[in-house]
Amino acid sequence: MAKQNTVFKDAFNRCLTLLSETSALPSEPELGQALGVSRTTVRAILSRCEEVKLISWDKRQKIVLRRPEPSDYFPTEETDSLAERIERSFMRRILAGGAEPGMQINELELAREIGTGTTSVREFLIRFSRFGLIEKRPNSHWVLKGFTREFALELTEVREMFELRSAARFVSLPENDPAWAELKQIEALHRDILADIDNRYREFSELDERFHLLVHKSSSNRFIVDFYDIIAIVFHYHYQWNKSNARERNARALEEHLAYIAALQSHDPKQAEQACRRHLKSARETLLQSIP
Amino acid sequence: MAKQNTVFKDAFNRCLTLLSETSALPSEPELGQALGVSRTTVRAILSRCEEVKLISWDKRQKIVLRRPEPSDYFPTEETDSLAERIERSFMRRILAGGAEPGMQINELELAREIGTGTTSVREFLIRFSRFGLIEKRPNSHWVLKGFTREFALELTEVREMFELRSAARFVSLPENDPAWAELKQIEALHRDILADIDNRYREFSELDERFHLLVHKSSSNRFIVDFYDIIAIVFHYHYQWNKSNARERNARALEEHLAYIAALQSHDPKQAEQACRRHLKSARETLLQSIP
DNA sequence: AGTTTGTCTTTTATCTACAATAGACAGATT
DNA sequence: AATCTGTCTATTGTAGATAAAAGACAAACT
Repeated sequence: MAKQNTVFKDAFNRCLTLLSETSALPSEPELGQALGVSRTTVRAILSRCEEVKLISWDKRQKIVLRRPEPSDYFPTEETDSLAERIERSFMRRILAGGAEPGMQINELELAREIGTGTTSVREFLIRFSRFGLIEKRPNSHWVLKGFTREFALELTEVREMFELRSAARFVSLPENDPAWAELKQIEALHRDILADIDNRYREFSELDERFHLLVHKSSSNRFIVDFYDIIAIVFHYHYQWNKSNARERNARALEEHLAYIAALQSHDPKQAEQACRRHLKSARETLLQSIP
Repeated sequence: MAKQNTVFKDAFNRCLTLLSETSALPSEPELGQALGVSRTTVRAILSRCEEVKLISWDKRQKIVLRRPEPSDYFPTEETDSLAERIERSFMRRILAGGAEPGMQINELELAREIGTGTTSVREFLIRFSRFGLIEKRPNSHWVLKGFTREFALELTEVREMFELRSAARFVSLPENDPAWAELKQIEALHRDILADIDNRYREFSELDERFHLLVHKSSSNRFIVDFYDIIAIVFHYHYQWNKSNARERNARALEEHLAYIAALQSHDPKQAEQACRRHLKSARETLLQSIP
């Protein structure tokens, strides 16, 4: 196989969803826009839709013949891009599995285990190396530096610098900046989740990322914004395999966020800094607690 | 060709230098250690040395037969790794050539131009993307973000945060930390160069990198240290193709460094911060001046 | 006049293959 | 006993090939 057709499969599935809500499909460019793919892929999707008698297709006429059934969809395993699959396998190994710092990482072995070619694994490792968890010995293997206490401390040190700077920028954003509206929305979501915390505490993770990313973005600095990727991926995977006390932990963080949000909305740099520091401090403690 | 044998050629050249100073070569493992390559490569080198009658080789006996001549060396173009060649070509295009922000970057075209396969170019671009100068559109081309004024401002903003933090750490390093000795050496080199500035001002660039890296390293934070790569590469290439006023610029920076070094040696955080700020400010101004 | 479609070309993502390099192990040597 | 060499195996770095996806352009349509 040269290239996985996951883009096609994923877009096809999303097209089925669109298709279940109308009686006719729009033009090819419009559909491409809606699905985020090129016309080439749109046409492949339409061909397939025609083949399985979901639509009749003649030039501009794309009439829906029947509602899509579950069996029409491609299974989700087939719609994930290779890069996503590699990332998940790899993160599971190093965060969940007992991967010791100093361990060697073998491209070939990883590739075999995941069932892909070495090229993709290699490219993933190169991309991943910027997260500071692995390091390359040229002409030889990669070395796992491990998700250690030092790693967490170094990560949070930079995070704190960046977020304090971003928060300071945030309070001085002009009143009409879209960030304020987004902040309002995020605030409302916080209240919603807190009101039904027992059932919805799992939604925190995603909201957390959205909130902090918004703050970081107000720095208008690509290095600060890019760095947030590292934080996000670490927290994402780390908590995914580390669910002890999730409910309480999240409830507490939500409260802190609300205080932090209020401080930002006050436009007072001093207050913002204080609230930011308080939250970052407890976030760091929580992270460190969960590392042996 | 599957793999360039640049490691071999480069190590061979370095071996010739060793060889010109002794009458017999040490054991294979020792030689490997000295040249930083595996025994496999050492044996390839020895084989070749024997072939061109530089040495006689029988098991442990490796007797030098004659001094190496210039013609024994591999030409330097052949000893650079592919990655280095790609980096140089690419940086020339985007920093020296009139590359407009927003321009598309084509893997295939780049590969053809440099004369390599696409894989290597691709991997280079992935590695390079962490410098924030290019960005990938998935399933499509890369986009050049350009070496613009904003880029320089964002870069220096983070640099200043990191270096101030590192300088603050530096002054509190224990007296026996090797950094102090290294700092002394660097200071001496500054004085040497300043004493003969007209002839030696070109040496500043390398010394600058060495000095700032030393400061950043005292942060003991991998993210801060890694970030210095970006600064180093930008300054390295930028000044390489931008030599106006190099002499004066470097002389001024050397003076500032000396003040900065003295401040670090005073162990006084306040003084260090001041000197650091002063130098970073003028470094930023110099960088910005040279961007249209 | 502006879209839309049909067709064609180019580029990317990924696999496979192979030489260069690293690395392991047992027997030889000091 | 420790180190070195000969030999063999495994892994990395790079090229080349190919299907998937993007994108260009002119003719067809509203």
